[in-house]
Amino acid sequence: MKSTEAACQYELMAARDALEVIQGKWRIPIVISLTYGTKRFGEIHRDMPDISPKMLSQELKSLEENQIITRTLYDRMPVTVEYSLTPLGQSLQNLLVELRNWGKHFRKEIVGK
Amino acid sequence: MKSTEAACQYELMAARDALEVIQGKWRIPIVISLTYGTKRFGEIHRDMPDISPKMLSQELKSLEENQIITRTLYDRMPVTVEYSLTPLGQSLQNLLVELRNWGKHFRKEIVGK
DNA sequence: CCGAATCCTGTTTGATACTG
DNA sequence: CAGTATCAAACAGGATTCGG
Repeated sequence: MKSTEAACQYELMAARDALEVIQGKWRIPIVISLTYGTKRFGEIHRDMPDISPKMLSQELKSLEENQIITRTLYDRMPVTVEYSLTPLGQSLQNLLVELRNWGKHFRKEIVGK
Repeated sequence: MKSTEAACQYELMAARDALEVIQGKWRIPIVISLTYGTKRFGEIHRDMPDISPKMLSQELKSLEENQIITRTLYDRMPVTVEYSLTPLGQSLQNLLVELRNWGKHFRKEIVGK
């Protein structure tokens, strides 16, 4: 039992690391939106109209701090800001694919039954 | 652009379905704990001592409602309750593997730099 | 030992209006 | 366009107590 428990603890720790970064209602949807390329604030917002500007701003900042996305300011008129995935952000792809697959599976099994 | 946006919307919806079920601080850790086999309340609690009995109880109930786990009551003395993964819960494995992998990756890249 | 029930608190989230 | 400020609501989480 000892070794099983140790393995469990190790898995839990790795999962926690990941969850800390991508947890929340909006962070993953934002990353998915940026999967389709560099976007501006308003473009992301159009992909997910339910989020408030405040939350979007806040979550973008959090993702930037964790080096999942980059923020680029263009000093034009009007002001333009572009967001895009970093390599680390792109490394979330496998995880996102599995998440989407499971979501579809769940919908078939439960939601749509 | 139309087709790209439609694909994005579809991905977002699938991701939302999944997030609704597994989101939160404790649900995924609970599922990971049960990956190692059927366990009782106290055994799960020992895997993650930080969770309060209330939250553990609450989250177990939520997972049961979404048919991720089963709860079996044995009417012995003292009362025993066992939790285990359903097939649907086991279908989370690929996702959990990716989550753990990314967590390790993130730690190497950022946390441990 | 395995929880349920209650109460309480702080953080998260959100609606709305406003600014450079 | 890309946010910030403000205020309110919702929720996560903890402490404690109780019962089979």
